[in-house]
Amino acid sequence: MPRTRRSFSSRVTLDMVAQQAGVSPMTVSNVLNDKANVTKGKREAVMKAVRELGYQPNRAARALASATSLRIGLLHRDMDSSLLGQLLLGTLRAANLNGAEIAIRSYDPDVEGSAYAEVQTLVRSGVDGLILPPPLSEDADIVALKDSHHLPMIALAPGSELGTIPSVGIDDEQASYELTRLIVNKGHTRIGFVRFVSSNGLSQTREAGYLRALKEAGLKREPELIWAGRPTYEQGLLAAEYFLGLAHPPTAIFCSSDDIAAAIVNYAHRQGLRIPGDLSVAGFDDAPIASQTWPQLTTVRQAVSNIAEIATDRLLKALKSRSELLPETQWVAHQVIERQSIADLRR
Amino acid sequence: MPRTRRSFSSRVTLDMVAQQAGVSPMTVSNVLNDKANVTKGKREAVMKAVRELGYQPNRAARALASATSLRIGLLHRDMDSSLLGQLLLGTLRAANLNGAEIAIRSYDPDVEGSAYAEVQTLVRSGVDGLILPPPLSEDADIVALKDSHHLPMIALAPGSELGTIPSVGIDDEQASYELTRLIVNKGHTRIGFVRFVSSNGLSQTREAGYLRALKEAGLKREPELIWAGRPTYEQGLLAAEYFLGLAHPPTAIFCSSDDIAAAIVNYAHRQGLRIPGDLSVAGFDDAPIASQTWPQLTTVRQAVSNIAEIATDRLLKALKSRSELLPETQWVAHQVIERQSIADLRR
DNA sequence: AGCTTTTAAGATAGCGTTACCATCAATCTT
DNA sequence: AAGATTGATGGTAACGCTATCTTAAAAGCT
Repeated sequence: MPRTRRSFSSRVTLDMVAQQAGVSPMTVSNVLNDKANVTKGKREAVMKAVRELGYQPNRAARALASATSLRIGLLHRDMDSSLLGQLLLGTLRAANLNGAEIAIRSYDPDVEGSAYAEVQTLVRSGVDGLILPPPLSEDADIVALKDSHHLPMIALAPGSELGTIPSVGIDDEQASYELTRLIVNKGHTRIGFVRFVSSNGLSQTREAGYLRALKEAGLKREPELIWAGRPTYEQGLLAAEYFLGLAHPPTAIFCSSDDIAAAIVNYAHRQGLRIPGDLSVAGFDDAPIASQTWPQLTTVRQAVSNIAEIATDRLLKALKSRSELLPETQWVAHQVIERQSIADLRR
Repeated sequence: MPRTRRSFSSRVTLDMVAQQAGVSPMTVSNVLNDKANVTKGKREAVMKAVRELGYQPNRAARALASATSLRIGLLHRDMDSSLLGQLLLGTLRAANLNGAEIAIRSYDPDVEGSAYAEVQTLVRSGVDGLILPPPLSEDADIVALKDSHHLPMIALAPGSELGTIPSVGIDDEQASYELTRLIVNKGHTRIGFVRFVSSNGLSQTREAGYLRALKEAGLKREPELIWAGRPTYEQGLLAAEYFLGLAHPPTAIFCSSDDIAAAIVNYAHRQGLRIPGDLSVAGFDDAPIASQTWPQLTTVRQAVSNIAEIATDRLLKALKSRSELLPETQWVAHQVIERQSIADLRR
C-alpha cells in the first residue's frame, strides 16, 4: 500500500490521461508511440484526453523506461594538453546534438597495456561505442574488441588507411606532399626530413608525401637526409645536432612534428644560425609551440575539433540506426599554414 | 519473481557500485550527493568503487526520482588550447558524478562584449549556473547577472580574492612569493619581474608576492627591474630586449607567464648568453612551452583540472541543496616546479 | 460446430535513482 | 546508570513511463 506520494506537482501523467479517457495506461502509451493495434475509437478518446489535460510526456521517465540513451567512450593520453581541448569540444558537440553521453578516461602512454585496461573499464561500464584518438587505432588488442565484443569504434586521424575500423582524419600523405612542395618551390634542393621511429602508419605516410614531392621535383632520396626519432623536444635537439653536423647539411628541414621543429630552431639559434636565413624549418600539426617560437613555424593544421565531431557523429548515427559502420576512411580538409620559417632561395 | 531483464547493456548502476563497495545503494547515493553523514571510510570505499567501475549516474533515472535536472554553462576563450583540455576534463568529471549536464560555448576575446553575449545565450537556453574561467570573473556585466537573474556562478583562478562571487584557485601571491624566494635563496640580488599590464587582480597579486620576497630578503624594490606587458611570446621578446639593454641587467628574471619566460630564453640564446649560466629565468603556469624550451623552465603549476572539478562540484552541490553559494575564495595547493633555468650563484 | 489463430486491451514488472522513514549503535544527558 | 538524543546506515516505495507477457474476445479454419 502506498505510503505517501512524493510529488505534489500537479503535473499531468500518463495515468491521469488513461483515467480520463477510460482506458488503461498501456493503451495511452501505445497511442502516443503510434504502436500497432489500437482501435480508432480508443485512439481518439486518448487524444482527446491528452488535449484536454495538456499532457506532455516526461522525458526522463521515457528515457529510463525505454533505455534508449547512448553512451560512448573516449580514451585520451594523460597530459596531452594541446589536442585534448579541441578533441573534447568536437566530441561533446556531436554528443549533445545526438542526445548521447560520453564517458572519458585517460591512460598513461608509458605503461604497457594501460590503454587496453582503461578500454576494458569503459566496456564494463557499459559504453555503446568507442572513439579512438591517435595512436590508439594501432593498438591491436583494442581494435580486436570490435569483433569480440561487437563494440563499434571509430579512429581519429589514423595517419593512414586502416582497413580494419572506420576513421576520420586528414590526408597526411597529401599534406606532407604539399608542404614539401612548398619548400621545393622556394628553391631548396637539400631538404632534410624527420620521421617517427615507430612502425605506425603516420611515419610512413608522411614520409611518402615528402618523397613524392622530391621525386616530382627531380630530386633524389638521400638516406642521410632522413632522421628518425620520437616526437619530443629532446629528440628534436638530437636531430638538430645530427643534421647540422653533416658535412653537407640541408638548407631546410621538414619535421613530422612541431616539437621537433621548434627544438631544431632553438638549437640552431644557439649555434648562431639565423632562421630562416641560414636554415629553414617546417613542422606539422600547428601545435601552440609552432606560433610560440621565433620565427613562427610554417606547418600543417588539422581541424581537430571538426575531425572529432564528424567521427563522433558518424559513430552515433550508426549506433542509432543499428547499422554496421563500414571501415572506411573519411578525409577532412587540412590547411598548410605558411609563416616565416622557410627562406626563399630564389631571390 | 523477476521475469526477464530488459536491459542488455551491462551498464554500471548504482547497485553494482554498492555491491563492490560493500555498502547499501542508499549510502552510495548519499555519498554522491554529499548528503547527510557518511563516514570517511565508507565514503572512500564508494569513491574507489566508482573510479574502478567507471560509474556514471543515469541522468534519466536521477531526473525522474528527484524531479530535478541540472545544467550549467561553461564559457571559454576561443583557441585557448592548452588550458581548455584540463578545464573541460575537470568540469566534466564533476558534472558526470553529479548527473548534471554542461553547456559549453566559446567567445572571442578580441570582440568587445562577445563574452557577455554568449553568457546571455546560455542563460536563455536555461542553465542553472555558470562556471567562469579567467579572466571572466572581471567582467562586471557578467558578474551582475548573479543578482539580476539570480544566477549562481563560480570563478576559476581569479588571481585575487573577489568578494563578489565565489571562486576556486591557487594563492597567486603565495606562489609568486615562493618562487621569488627560491631565486633569492640561490644568491640572486638583482631580480627582474615581468607583470601583466592589465589592471586585473592577477598582475597585482603576483607582483605583491614578488615584492614580499624581496622585502623579506632585505632587497629594495627597483622600478627599472619591473616591466609590464601582455602575456605573449612577442611581448616577451620586447621584455628581453629591455632587460638586457639595461646598464646593469638583472641576473634573474621572474615572469608572470611561461610564454614570456620562453621568449626571454630564446632571445638571450640569440645574444649568445647561456641559460642559466649568464641569465636565470622563471615562468608561471607550467604551460607546455615551459618544458619544450631548453633549459626547461622553473615555474609554478596549478592543477587546472582539479580547480575546475572542485569549482564545478561546489556549484552543483549548492544548486542541489538549494543553498546560497557564499562568495568565498577557496584555495587549492600549487606546486613550484624546479627545473634547470635558475643558476645557483652561491657556488 | 468445434477447433486453432489472430488481435485489442490490460496486468505486471521493471528502468536506476532518490525521498522518506526505521533501525540500531554510539554518545550525551541528569 | 538508565533514559534521551544524536548520527550513521539501509529498507522500501515511488518517480512516470515502456517491454513483455497474458488474457479474453474476435476471426478464421476444416
